[in-house]
Amino acid sequence: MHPVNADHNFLLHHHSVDAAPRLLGATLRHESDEGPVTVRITEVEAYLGSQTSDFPDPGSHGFRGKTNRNAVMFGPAGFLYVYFTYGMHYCANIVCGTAGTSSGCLLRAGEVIEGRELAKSRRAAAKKEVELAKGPARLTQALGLGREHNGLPVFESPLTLRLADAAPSPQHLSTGPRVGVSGPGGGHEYPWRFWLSGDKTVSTYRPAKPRQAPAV
DNA sequence: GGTCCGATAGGCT
DNA sequence: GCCTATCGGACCG
Repeated sequence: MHPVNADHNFLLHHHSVDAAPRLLGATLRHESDEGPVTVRITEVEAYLGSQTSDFPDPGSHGFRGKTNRNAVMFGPAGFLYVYFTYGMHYCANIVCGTAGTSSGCLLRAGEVIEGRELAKSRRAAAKKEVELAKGPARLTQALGLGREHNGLPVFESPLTLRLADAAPSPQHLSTGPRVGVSGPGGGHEYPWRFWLSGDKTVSTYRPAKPRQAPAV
């Protein structure tokens, strides 16, 4: 596939774990009928998952192969994978890598830097400005993203993704285990989650709920 | 500040 | 049937 710009080219040639640091400090803009909202990304989580990846990743939606739901992740980089979860929330991933791999970065949190009033109206429950996009489902809500945005290109209207010029310096980059994934692939064995050190908009870490009570 | 829990629907075994 | 890449409100300190 022909890349539309340098950022697209970068995503096509890197899988999610390598692309994740360049998504920190990146901006994603969505211009809806209601107006534009832009989020500066402060926290992401990498997912690999398909059998074509270097590491097995049972935590990924793509781990068991391509289905109707996760098909977008198996396509080339530069598209949005939006899925519905917990019966009420949407989460968004930036698809990374080449077609045939199911590599993607879940957008976990960000800072609203354009369209604050619109974001606030979409996020009535948010008490403070840092809560507008603090969490993956909150971020999609602030941006006004839903089922209809699954599979849309992130470098074409109504979406505009701009990567950071460079990965954060080690001083500003933190990594850790996954949020909300239990069992193998939960990620204590690998740093899947990346965030900007000390940023107030990063979601508060909650360990995954164990599948069964720990043996005494 | 932390921690518990209900809501609610779709995917997958 | 069971689990989920979550959130927000209730409650406790």
